[in-house]
Amino acid sequence: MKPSVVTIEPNGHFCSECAVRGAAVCSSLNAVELREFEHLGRRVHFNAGETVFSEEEITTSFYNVLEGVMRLYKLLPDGRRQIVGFALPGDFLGMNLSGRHNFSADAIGVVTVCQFAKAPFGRFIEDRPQLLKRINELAIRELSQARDHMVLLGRRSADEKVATFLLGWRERLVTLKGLSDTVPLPMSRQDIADYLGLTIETVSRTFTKLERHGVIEIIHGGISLLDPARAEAMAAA
Amino acid sequence: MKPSVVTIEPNGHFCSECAVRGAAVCSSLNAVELREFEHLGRRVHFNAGETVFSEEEITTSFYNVLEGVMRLYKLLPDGRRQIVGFALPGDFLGMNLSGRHNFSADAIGVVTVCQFAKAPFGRFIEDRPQLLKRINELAIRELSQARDHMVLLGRRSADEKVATFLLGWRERLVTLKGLSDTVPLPMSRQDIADYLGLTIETVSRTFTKLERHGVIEIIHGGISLLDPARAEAMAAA
DNA sequence: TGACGTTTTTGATCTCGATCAAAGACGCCG
DNA sequence: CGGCGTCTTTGATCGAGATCAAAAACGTCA
Repeated sequence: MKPSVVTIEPNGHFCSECAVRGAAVCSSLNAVELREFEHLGRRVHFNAGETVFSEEEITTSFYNVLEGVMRLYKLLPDGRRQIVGFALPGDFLGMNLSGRHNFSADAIGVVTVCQFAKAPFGRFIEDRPQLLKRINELAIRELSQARDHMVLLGRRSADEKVATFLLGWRERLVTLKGLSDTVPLPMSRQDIADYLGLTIETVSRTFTKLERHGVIEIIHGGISLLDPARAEAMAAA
Repeated sequence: MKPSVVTIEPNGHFCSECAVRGAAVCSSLNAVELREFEHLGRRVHFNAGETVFSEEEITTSFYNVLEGVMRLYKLLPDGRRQIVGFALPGDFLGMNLSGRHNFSADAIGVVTVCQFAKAPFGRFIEDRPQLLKRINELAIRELSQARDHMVLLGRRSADEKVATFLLGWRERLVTLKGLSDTVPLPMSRQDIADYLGLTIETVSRTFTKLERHGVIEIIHGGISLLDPARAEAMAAA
């Protein structure tokens, strides 16, 4: 939303001790390659609400999310918004044809990314097919998620959408931080609504309904999943 | 829908004279590679309604569509269906992680595909990074289309959905067969509904409405686009 | 602490698209 | 040509979720 007033760290970081070392694109590189790779990326910080890149911008960089959460979205000319995904640490952004991102990305809360200039990154990939293969894997996984989300948007009820979202979000955090029934929700109700193809009121009402039925408890900055089994049942239809 | 009673042509086809030579994955191969590639694929025919592969099946093949139209879809346990796309000649199917297709594919009308066994195809790619790069390009293009479709499913009205679909479908046929205001629609109204996240009745009513307003004419097996500008305006909102 | 802007929740009402129902239109085969 | 199954269109009604409106909760900063 605000103009990007970013902080670029001069340097002094090492891929080998990077938090997302195992999960990200770089997992396909060996120790020697990693040393070289190190010089390509810069750590960049964004504050809450800042835009990392936007839809019609020419792509000049790729991004690897290191910490924080981002919302990825597209806008219609009249302002309607569809959030196409949330990015978490380890996610890789910026792949595109046509030289333009085809979605925008905002920081939700504080975000750190590892930014790569397009050209040198492209050259680095050139003779490292296993890195390309890794990127391909990530693209295919995203494609699969995108198709799942189409089913949700096109064919599921509001209750199913919300239950599916909560379980899916929890699942992502599980692989990131380990299992917990406390599910932080850093994004706003409006973000959730725009992700699920609903209005903010419907999301809010559905949360309250889930709480009344003892499925969740609404806590500060998130929810607590009291009855995962019932949530699962609601999500499956 | 029916069990796959397919016809496999013994052989006698050449990539170099293939109809989709320019558009498909194989566009990244030179003449020498193409000769080798030829031995990997088999032409396989499917009749209307036959299933080429389905969702939970282990992937054993990749497919290159040569002629005809396919519907790609996912089913919910209770039978609700979301069509995630239509495949046309030149489209490449079968990329996946986890070893399973994550959607099903039926022939709409008669279909011919070029089928590749997974293992030899994988080996062939191994030392041809430009083929991998081409596959990556296709995946990224699909991802972009998937995100556009999410916007449609989550944030557009029935009128907008139908208008957007007609224009988008026409656009795809343009790149395949050249420009024409006559737009064949080989898929059923139910297919269109399941693609747009609507019911068959709403699709039918919207078609009639567009016809009443002089935007289209409903003809046998398709529509005729009488007023592209107005259709465009409806699609953009 | 309290005033103010923002976000979330709750309530009342409306509407678009779904559902239910039936009539046409079309294709296929005897 | 006529009978039958399937697909499409049209009509009548319903309801999930949107919209409009206001209250409540929360965060921030003087």
